[in-house]
Parts: sequence; C-alpha cells; structure tokens
Amino acid sequence: MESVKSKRRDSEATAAAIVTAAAQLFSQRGYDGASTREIAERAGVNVALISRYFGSKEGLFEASVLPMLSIKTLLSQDMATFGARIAGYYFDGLPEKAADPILAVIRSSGNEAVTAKARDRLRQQFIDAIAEKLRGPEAKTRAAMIIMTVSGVDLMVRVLRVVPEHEDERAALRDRLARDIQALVDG
Amino acid sequence: MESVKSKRRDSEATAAAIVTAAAQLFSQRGYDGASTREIAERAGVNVALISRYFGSKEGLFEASVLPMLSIKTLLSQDMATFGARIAGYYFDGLPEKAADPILAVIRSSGNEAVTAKARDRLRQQFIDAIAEKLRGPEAKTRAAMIIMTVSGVDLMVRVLRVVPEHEDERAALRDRLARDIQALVDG
DNA sequence: ACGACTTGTCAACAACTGTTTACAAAAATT
DNA sequence: AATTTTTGTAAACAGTTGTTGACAAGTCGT
Repeated sequence: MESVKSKRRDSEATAAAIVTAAAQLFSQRGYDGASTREIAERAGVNVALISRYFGSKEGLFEASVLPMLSIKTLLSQDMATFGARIAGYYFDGLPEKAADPILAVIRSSGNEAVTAKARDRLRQQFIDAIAEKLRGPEAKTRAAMIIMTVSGVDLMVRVLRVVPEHEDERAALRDRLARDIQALVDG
Repeated sequence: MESVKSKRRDSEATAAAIVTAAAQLFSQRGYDGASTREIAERAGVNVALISRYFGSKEGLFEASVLPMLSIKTLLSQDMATFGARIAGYYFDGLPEKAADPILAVIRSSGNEAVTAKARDRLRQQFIDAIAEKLRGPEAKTRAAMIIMTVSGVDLMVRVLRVVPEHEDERAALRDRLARDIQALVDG
C-alpha cells in the first residue's frame, strides 16, 4: 500500500492525472460546470498546477477532451458490423461514468470558445473519417446522417438518459438502430 | 416614441419579458452560462424581480423553457409531410438566435437538477406524442428513432453548427433527412 | 387626498470562479 | 556537500454568481 503523504514527485504522472480527472468531469458537468478546484481535487493535486502545466482551463480542455474526439478504433474494424457495434456500445453495458468526449462537447456547448475548438475536429475526425470508409454514392451525405443519428443517440441515452424502460423495448430500439445505421453504411 | 424612464408598471408584462429573455439566453448559453443579471438586463428589468416572480433561477427555467418543450404544432399537421417539415425547419432559413427549448436543454445538460426536470417532459411531449401519431408495428421504437435523429440534427446543426458548406451538399442532406424521417413515420 | 398594496430599485451578502504570487520541499546537477 | 532547477503548497487576488432585505415609487381603493 502506498503511503498517503509524500508520494514521489513525477510531473508527467501528475499531468496525466489531471488530464484523466478533467476528461471525466468535463464529460459529466461540461466545461463551465467543472471547476478547476474540483478537477484538481479528483486528481489529488493542487489547483495551481493546472495553470502551471496547461496554462489555463481552456488549455486543459484542449489537452484532455479534444484528443479523444476520434472514432478511428470503431472505423478500423469491419464496416459490415459498424451498425451493430455502435448500437451495442450505447445499449449494452453502458459505462455510466466513463469519460466521453462527445458528452463533454455537448455539455460544454454553451461556451462558444470551447465549441469552436471542437467543431473542426468533429468535422475531420467524424464526418470526413466516416465518409472515407463508405463506398457508393453520396458518401458525404450518408456520413453526415450517420454522425447525426449517432450523436442523437448519445444525446438521448447518455446525456438526457431518455431510454425505454422495458428490456424488450430497449432491445427493439437497439436492433432497429443497428439496422438503420448499417443501411446508411451500405448505401 | 416611448420615454425611456418611468414606464407604466405591469407585473404580468415584466414577468413575460423575463420569460422571453430567459428562453433566449438559456437556449444560447445553457442554464449555468446564462446569468440572472444578463437575463434581467435583456428584459430591461431589475435582477431582484427574478427572485420575486419566479422564486429562483431554477423556477425561471421551469417557467420559461419547459413549457416550450413540445412539438404539438408539428404533429397537428399532415403526418405525410412530417419528414419534409422537420428537414425544412433545420435547413431552410435557420433562425439563428430564436429560442429553442431543445437547445436550452442540451446546453444545460451539465446541470443534473435541470436535466431531471426536462427528462419526463421530453419523454411525454416528444416520444409518446409522436408514437401516438404513428400507425403500424413498433410505433414506440420508431418514435424513439425519430426523436433521436431529430435531436442529433438539432445538435449538429444548431448547437455545434457542423453543417455542409456547399449549398448542394446541404440540399442533399436535407432531402435525405426528409426521406429517412418520413420512412420512420410511414413504418 | 389619504392609506394600503403592489411593483421596482439599490446595495450588500456569502460563496464560488480562474488565476497568480510568494514560498517550501524535493530532486537534479555541479 | 552545496547549489540550481524542478515540483508542489498556501494564500490571496479580483471578478462573478444567485439571492435577500431595506427602502423608494408607483398604483389602486376608498
């Protein structure tokens, strides 16, 4: 067991701890709702270190949330099962408290400065990245439809938690979602 | 021209002005981002009146945003054109600064107390209301898919403003959206 | 025109925000 | 072992937040 006080000093480790705590809290409460003091407390670190290591709260947002805004892993697998994987992610064993960059961006969207930073990355890492993987006509349009649908699911399931109560209804919705998204993938 | 000072006193009118300003600012900046002082200023009213007329900021949110959470008007028209009307709403002549309750809820979603209030109303006024209008099998599931898709469009178009730059791409997306939503309506 | 009630104003409150400064402790370098 | 550099701590800063209480001014019934 590690002693509580006087742990070994390691700037990289503490910076990483701050990033982890920030990703969680930005996802949970949004940019404005997550205070630097709360982030520091969760990271087990002094508040002043946020300014030292990341310059400002905005710098911390860029370093913690923006790099996670990517679905390369989901796109690197077989596109024939894309719909099922997306649907499964949201409806099977939903990790309640996990850091989710989309969640963070949604909940931070009242802050224009932060939204602007996310916009470009969202276009590149989501719509363009998906469109590249699609064959057939109207790839860009279908990619946009996919990301709209998925973000809508994210919004309803994760943000507002408006989700069917009965298990069979949940399953029906999950299967429908998988099929509709897959239809957009296949064209 | 009305004189700037000493306008006639009318509690209902000032309360209404506060509600209007609140709906706009909650939509624009979210619950936490919209300060009571800014709301009062936009309404041309003293801050203290918010507490007097609505008890608290939360009370004002309930009185301004929640009552607007409804799509009865959209559902009261011909359901054969539902998809086209939704798509047109978001892609044709988008009213940039108009108060939008969905926008307000999305941008306030970092605040759990506020989200909880919106959740029930969202379920009733959107999913259930749509499901009632649908014929055929899996009405509830299709209704959920519709509301997920629409809220995803709202998120991308209005909140994050991630939208195709070229006009023809926008038109293609709008038409595709109209068709896909209509397909969900028709079953 | 008087009094009672309503409506609006002002100033202050305690709590919280992000950030900075001065300083102590540990580690690295000499 | 002494010194310089890195890493962490504590306190304070200036500003903003939602809310409140005391008071002024307008409105209405008599």
